[in-house]
Amino acid sequence: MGVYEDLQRRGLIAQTTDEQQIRELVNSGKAVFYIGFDPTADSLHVGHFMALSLMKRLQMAGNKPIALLGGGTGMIGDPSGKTDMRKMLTKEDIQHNCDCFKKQMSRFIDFSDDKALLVNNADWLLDLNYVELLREVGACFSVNRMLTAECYKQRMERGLSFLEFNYMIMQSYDFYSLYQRYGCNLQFGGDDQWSNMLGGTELIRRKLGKDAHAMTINLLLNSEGKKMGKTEKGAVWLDPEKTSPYEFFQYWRNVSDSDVIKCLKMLTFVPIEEIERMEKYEGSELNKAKEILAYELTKLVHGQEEADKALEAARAIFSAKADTENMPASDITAADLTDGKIGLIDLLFLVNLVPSKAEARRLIQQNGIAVNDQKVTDVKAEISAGDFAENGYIVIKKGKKIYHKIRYNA
RNA sequence: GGGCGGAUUCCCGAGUGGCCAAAGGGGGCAGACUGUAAAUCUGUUAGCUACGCUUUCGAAGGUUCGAAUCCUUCUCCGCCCA
Repeated sequence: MGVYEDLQRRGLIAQTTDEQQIRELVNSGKAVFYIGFDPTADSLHVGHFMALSLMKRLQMAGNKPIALLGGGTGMIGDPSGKTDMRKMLTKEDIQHNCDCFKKQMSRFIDFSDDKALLVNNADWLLDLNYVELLREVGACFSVNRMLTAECYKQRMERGLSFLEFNYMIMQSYDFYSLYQRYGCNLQFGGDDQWSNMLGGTELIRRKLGKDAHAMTINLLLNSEGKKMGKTEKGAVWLDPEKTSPYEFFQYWRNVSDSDVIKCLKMLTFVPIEEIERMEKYEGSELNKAKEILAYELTKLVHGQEEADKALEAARAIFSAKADTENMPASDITAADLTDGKIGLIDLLFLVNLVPSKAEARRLIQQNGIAVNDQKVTDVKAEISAGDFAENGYIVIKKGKKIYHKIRYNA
């Protein structure tokens, strides 16, 4: 079985320009392919992860990946899939974000010995001359055709600025440039990128008379049709500073039944045969699959050690006695206490378990807070230095799933 | 450039002088039920030194005892005409 078939079985492939040729290309390891990353934040998130794992899969099959950082296109902002115009980022922000991306990517992709490239389209886009570009590239695009592209259709109602309208042209120009510079013959991207990607293959055909291909991967949507990897707090980040390994683990541990198998297939490197066996799991058995999913992904992103810790912590917490060893924790000192004690509401707020004291009050009133396994229903409850005496810490449980250890340093 | 319409809390969307921290829905959170799932039901959803106080209806001013609601200017957006 070649990589292409593996990708297919994992349900990753959405659309292709020419299935036969792409299959041959990637299966024989002859593809030089690129995936673009828009540097809109200072860390990659779960949405990027699928692209990273795709790169890795293809690299393992002998193909050469090019990770393209959108330092130039980031200045424009892709309108695809957005209903509103994006915030414009400054040059400095974008540069900073690119640097962060670079660091994170090298964990997944082997960039040594030219086995993969990391390039930034700022290198060729920012110096373009407007009139030259219009003559050279603009002539190859039909506005009529562009307007019929799906990604612009939605925006026709809400409004679309000329700036964003040009995104497709910039992305097409990227592909064209990469083809010339590195012989890049294949572009991958999310399914929402399809029209932008076709623009590139067309440009290459018109300008160079050569064939290049494009293939989109299915977006990782949950059973409700929303993009996965978002929580109320925002994206699930790959940066441990922004999303701790434990939180990361829990995110996957908690996916709904209907999404586990899909996630295993699309994101992990667990052999497809094994996953197909799990597909038969029913009812609570699926819980096992969730644990595998969470563990595998945490291992990929944060390493074995962190994955083990997260797994242990989670198991302990949800089975019987809380394992305080790997539990998220904060420290307080005597200075945080007044007369040797602190109101529970203030404490919850102090360690950032709640965004406001009103929220803390509500939780307590609604039976959502337990201290050392004891439900607390009194909003005036206080924690005193003595409460820490036994272990040097207390464990606060918020809702059903969130545990937090608070250590006390006198 | 001209004409018209719009901007409300996390989102959608009511509200056209006091009864408005602002209906309803969605989402979120908590409780019950469970398998750390889904569905369902219930409660809750601006903040605070909390029987009271403060900030919030695009921004800044003004009218009024009192403004999300009325007036002025400004910003942004949509539609139509050029």
